[in-house]
Amino acid sequence: MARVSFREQVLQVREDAIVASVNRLLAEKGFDLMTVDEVVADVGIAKASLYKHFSSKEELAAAAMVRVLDLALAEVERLRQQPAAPLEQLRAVARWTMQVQLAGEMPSLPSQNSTLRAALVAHKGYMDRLLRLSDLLGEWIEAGQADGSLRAELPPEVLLYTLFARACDPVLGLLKAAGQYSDAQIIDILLLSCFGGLASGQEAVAAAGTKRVRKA
Amino acid sequence: MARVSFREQVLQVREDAIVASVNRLLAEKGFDLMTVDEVVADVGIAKASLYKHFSSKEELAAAAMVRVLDLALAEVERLRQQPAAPLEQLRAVARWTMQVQLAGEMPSLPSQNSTLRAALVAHKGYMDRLLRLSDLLGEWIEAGQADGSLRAELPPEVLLYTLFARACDPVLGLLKAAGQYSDAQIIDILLLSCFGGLASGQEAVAAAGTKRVRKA
DNA sequence: GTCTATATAGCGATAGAC
DNA sequence: GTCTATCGCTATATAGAC
Repeated sequence: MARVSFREQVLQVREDAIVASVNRLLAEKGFDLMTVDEVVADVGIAKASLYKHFSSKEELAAAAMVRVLDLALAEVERLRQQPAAPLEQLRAVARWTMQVQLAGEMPSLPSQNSTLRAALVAHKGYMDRLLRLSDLLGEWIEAGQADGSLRAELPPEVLLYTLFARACDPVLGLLKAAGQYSDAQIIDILLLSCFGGLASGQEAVAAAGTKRVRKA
Repeated sequence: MARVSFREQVLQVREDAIVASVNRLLAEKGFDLMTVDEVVADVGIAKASLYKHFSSKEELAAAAMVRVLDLALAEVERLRQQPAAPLEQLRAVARWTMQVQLAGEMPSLPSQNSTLRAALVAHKGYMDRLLRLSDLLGEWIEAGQADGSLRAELPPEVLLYTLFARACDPVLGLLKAAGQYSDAQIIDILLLSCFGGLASGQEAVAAAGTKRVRKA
């Protein structure tokens, strides 16, 4: 490992503080409502200093996403150490994302902001991690569909997209705001509705049978 | 019914055009990225004219939400005419919301924007319709849980919140963008994953049995 | 009520001294 | 690299003539 000077360490610590603030503000207010002034006020530095580290607001968001993707990848790697059924692994990942969300540390980016999207797809560090995470989850998804524990009628990408979407599902925030459930209860509820569906067992299967393609 | 002058009709038509534009722009870009300048450019009027009809950007969003809530209420009333099982009624409502979403006419408001939220809860027309719709859906939810077609383990509010959330689920946009599924296929896929869950039948029931409350 | 023109404010980003 | 001070732009909202 290359030796890093004390000065570089200080800079690294400052960057970590910036990204941590951005992460929290993204989780709290979202990208569009988060202002760079808030970030620098939270970190306690001048705006110009921040722009020496990150060249744009989009770069800030990308850094926060890289951070959370690294955490997710670490969690997935940890789960891979302990053998379990694919469905259980995916459920554990979903549980982890909900815990992060409950902790107020899940940055949620608007899918509609095109300039942000462009910056993200152009960001190599972000895309690498996103694709790697998708690959790892994809293995479990395929295995789960092969062993019959996951619905084979659903395209694998749908399962993947749904897991990502549930990582920032607004239903969690509504339940949290309602205030009548513990964090553990919220997670159990959301895991059940996500993997088990809203309908009860027999009805759900019947629903799959009555599936019908109609012209839109 | 009170007689309305020709002049009032013209104004009403103009307001309808404004709300229709707002509705489409909200569905396309979201509240934060939608600008009033875009709205007036789309309608073809001056900005000051728009502000004679609506006193703020939040009022515009509220008007669009009132419009779509009226459409939803009309759809629910229509469904109530033709008797069907509660689960099927809710599935039909969810299908309808997805069709609106696919048509690019589902305004999605950010749950994080506090000033917008404050304006909405203070908006009587919006709140009345929202509560009425919640009540109507709540009847079906309770009936479905009573007859065993909907999961009784899930609190009724969770079912309600989930239906609202799926009305603007980003997964639909991702599938649409992927371009390899027809609109009808997308709807069938999302209905199955929403009501049936990601796991296949037996596994989902087993998951409910292994539910456990842990400290967060 | 509708228009043109403008007020006002907040934002992302930068200049330049140190 | 960090700071203060500011630019340049865009946004919401309004004034005032017609």
